[in-house]
Amino acid sequence: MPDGLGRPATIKDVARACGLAPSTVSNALAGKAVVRPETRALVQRTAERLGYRASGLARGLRLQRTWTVGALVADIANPFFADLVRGMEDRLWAEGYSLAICSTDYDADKETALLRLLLDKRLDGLILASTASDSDEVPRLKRLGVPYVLLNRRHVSEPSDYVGMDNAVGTAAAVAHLAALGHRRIAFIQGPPRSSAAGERLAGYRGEMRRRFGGLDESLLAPGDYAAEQGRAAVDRFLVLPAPPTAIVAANDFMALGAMERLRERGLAVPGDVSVTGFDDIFVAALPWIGLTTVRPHSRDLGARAADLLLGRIGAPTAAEPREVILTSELVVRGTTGPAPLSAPPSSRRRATTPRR
Amino acid sequence: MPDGLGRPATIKDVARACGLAPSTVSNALAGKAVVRPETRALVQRTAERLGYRASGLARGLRLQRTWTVGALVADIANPFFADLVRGMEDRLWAEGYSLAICSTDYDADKETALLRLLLDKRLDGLILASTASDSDEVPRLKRLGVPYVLLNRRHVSEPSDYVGMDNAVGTAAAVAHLAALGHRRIAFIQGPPRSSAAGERLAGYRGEMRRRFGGLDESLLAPGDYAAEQGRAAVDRFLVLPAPPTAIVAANDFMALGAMERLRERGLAVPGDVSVTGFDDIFVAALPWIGLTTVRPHSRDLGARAADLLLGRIGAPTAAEPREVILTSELVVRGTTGPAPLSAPPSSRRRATTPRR
DNA sequence: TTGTAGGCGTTATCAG
DNA sequence: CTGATAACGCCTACAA
Repeated sequence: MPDGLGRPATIKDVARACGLAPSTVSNALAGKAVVRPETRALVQRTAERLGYRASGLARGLRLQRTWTVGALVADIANPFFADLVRGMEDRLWAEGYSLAICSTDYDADKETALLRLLLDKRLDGLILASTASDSDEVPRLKRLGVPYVLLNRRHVSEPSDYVGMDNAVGTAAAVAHLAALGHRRIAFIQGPPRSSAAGERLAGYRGEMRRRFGGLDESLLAPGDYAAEQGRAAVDRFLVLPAPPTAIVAANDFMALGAMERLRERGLAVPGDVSVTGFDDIFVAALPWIGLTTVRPHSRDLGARAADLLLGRIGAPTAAEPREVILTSELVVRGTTGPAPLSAPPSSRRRATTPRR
Repeated sequence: MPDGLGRPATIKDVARACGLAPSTVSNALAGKAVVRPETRALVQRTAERLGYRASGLARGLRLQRTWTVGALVADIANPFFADLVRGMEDRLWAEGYSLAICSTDYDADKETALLRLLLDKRLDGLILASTASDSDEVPRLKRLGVPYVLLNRRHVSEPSDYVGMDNAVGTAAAVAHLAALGHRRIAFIQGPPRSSAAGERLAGYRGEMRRRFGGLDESLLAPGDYAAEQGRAAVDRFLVLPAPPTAIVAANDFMALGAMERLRERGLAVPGDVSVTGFDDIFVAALPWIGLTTVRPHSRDLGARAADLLLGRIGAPTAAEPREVILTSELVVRGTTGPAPLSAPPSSRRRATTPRR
């Protein structure tokens, strides 16, 4: 197994050691039927002995493939994105691909720069899980003919392969659940405005509020950017209203946690005084001390499906029509939601479910 | 702008459009002083117009560099590793490198296979944050001359670039803190036996116990693998002892959380009946409902320093001696530790600290 | 069944 | 200052 040379063995080294031509070695190692079995065996032994492994670089240049795909996420340190990535990774690894990841920090300029970096590398495809819904990069990729899949981010104008979830159904379910508990003043903490998923979550909330109550008090809408701090700020905002909400639906779990923290600091009980729901079901939500009622999106599956679509697109670059995969979510009811304080006195009722880990 | 051809523009396309030779284009774009300023300007304009970007593949083959490094972590969905990766990523991105990540799931075979995949790609270097301390892969990499850095995993025999933390100091501090609170029967939940970091954490615990109490009851040692489930199991194990521990030091936060869950299920109060400490300070630990006393390792810094070392090694492959960087940790005291129940009655005392997010 | 030649897209070297 | 040539390591027609 040692090399003996100061560099990785090349196909020429193997050829020389075997007394054969490089092309024969190539054919033998590729399992082509043309080479005689004994020759193949010799080649394989020799390659093994020299520790020969074909250079992905050279092969990539020749074949115009890298067997690497790139993933752009907002922040790999956010468990939701980490789960997405984990899903992609498993699927890609099974197909012999590796995965280059980049965190954009929701920064469009950084995203553009990262995209350029990745494109220069001539990756086989890209999964975009952080792109703004109106980004110019998406049409550009399309024009360049680079295979890509949008993950949980829909583009306003460019029809694309897309994997997402029923965001609107998720928030609607949260609202319905709260309404069934007697809540009427249900507030919403939004996600980043340029994210299509955040838009859908808002739309689900709006739709269900309209259906149930015939309308919506716009003061119950707080801006947010998925960071916990915005959840805290939203609470401060809500509590100065003439009629504060009795329930808060947050567009993601982090903001829900932030809101809960702030409510607690302000001396309000959850769910006694205010019910709270989140979105994403990051593992924290399931911890018994938290028990956050939230919408579970099956993040790993989302990542895996995105990888699936991308692999398909790499196989048939321009051919097929854009495909869409929408996974269903489910409302996981835990302990942060309870009866509305006006229709029923604050209770300490808890519907604990089995923790996920 | 657009390409017009069905493929990325090549240096030849630019050369042709300019009426120059490819080598001149190359020199012009590389900013070499030999080309006349007007020529350079023409080339730059044309390259821009054609949307030319040098192929990393071809350049990599020629230069024998890929400007990509690989990172092997146990599980990117684990916040500790995600933080490490985030630290690497930021540092590498600043230097124009991209990062390929792989989760090994603590599986040696998978790790070997992933390593092979990455080596075939001829990456510029590797950061190993999941490798067992006795893995054969490390000497192999050394022999191959592939730049690599071990992160939080020391190898038993192969001197290597290494970035780690004072694991032993961390657990020792936890024990000291508990001892100061009057605890004497302090149990320990171990990490995976083949991880050097886990070994150091155990050693720190052992050392401090010996120093303080002159010895150690081996029944206070539970096996673990960093998964929450092992924390639960450890509690079951401890509670059947004739003299159960009044405090538990876990080798990571997940196991600490698992232990806390189980204690709670068994009707024991934390810290009233049993104090618990963790290790890693994942963001969950800082949530006010949890308030886990734990050791903070500055994960992102660890990742960043590993990237630093690797970049240095890539610059001077064999030259320099192996370097070591050890970052200090700090004990973050929160609400899961309190006075020992025998020396003082269980109290509801809480030392809440400011939440990190 | 095996060998030869050419080219994937770059850049370094050296000649003009 | 610019251009021709070779080479990085591999695969694939096609020739022998």
